[in-house]
Amino acid sequence: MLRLDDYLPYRLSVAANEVSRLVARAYQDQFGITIPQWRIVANLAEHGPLTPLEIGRRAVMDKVTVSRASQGLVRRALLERQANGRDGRSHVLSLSEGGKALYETVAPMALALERALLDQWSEGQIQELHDRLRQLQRTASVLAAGR
Amino acid sequence: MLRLDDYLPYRLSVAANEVSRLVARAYQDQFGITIPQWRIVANLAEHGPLTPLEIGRRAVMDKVTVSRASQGLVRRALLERQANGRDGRSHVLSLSEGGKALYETVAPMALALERALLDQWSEGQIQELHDRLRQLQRTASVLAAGR
DNA sequence: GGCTTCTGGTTACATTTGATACCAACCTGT
DNA sequence: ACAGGTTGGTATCAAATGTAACCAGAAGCC
Repeated sequence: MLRLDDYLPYRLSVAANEVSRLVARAYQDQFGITIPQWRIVANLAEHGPLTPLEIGRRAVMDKVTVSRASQGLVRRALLERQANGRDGRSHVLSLSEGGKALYETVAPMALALERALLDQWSEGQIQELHDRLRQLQRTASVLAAGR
Repeated sequence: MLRLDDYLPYRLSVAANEVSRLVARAYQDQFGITIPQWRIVANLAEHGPLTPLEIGRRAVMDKVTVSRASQGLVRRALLERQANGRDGRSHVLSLSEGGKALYETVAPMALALERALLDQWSEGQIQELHDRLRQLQRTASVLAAGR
């Protein structure tokens, strides 16, 4: 018998929606950036200059999303584009000074938000949730592929 | 230090996206219904006739979403609308014979999908994940409220 | 070298989604 | 009973998202 309340895809979707909504509003209201934009900035801050394709792979966004999000950032001079020597179609994105400053401002706030969400959770519980979510994601993508 | 890969809102969003995508395609391809529509059908099957407002409360959808989704279902004669005696603004939705039949077809498939996703998980793990997601959702909505 | 095929990235289009405005019916106080 | 405010539901508008078409450059093949 199916009970929607105990149906995992439903539970997952509702929880993720609520959390995303919270985070998105914080980024938007305080810094005027979207979640995809933030993901780009965070990836560049973590890993240095990357091509759009690499960013997409790392942050699980398709190339259209990356293209759109990066346009906004370039326009605001938070990102710089350099030609990609190896491949004339592509280019390399990196953080400008402003972009780095943005990252330095947003990151602590993002961490604080996460802490607020996970208040009173143990290290083990958090780790476990991460593992489960990762596993779920992998299983889903495998199932989606084989059809 | 922030690492996107270990950032919970990110993990959660990516996992939920992947799963939702999988489920939505299954519903869409095989039965031509969207997830909000399915949620309405499932709720009516579980709890009997309800008003749009009650459906929205139970399934965590805002009233606009419910309104739109139910229109499609009514058009396809999967749902029936009766006047609400108590309140002239409102109405009561219930499943037609066709709607019930749809539910009987979709429900097993939905459960099979869930089983495929949770293959090899223990009862306890599943239960725990549910609890954590519920908790996360509540915390997020509390945080969203107080701002 | 010239042809086809493939791939990174952008653009354009269609659909979904959310926020707001709106309408009608209800409720409250007087 | 009726004026002011609230609530259920729908319609409207703008923004976000996904899909498919598109374009250049790259790679493979003969």
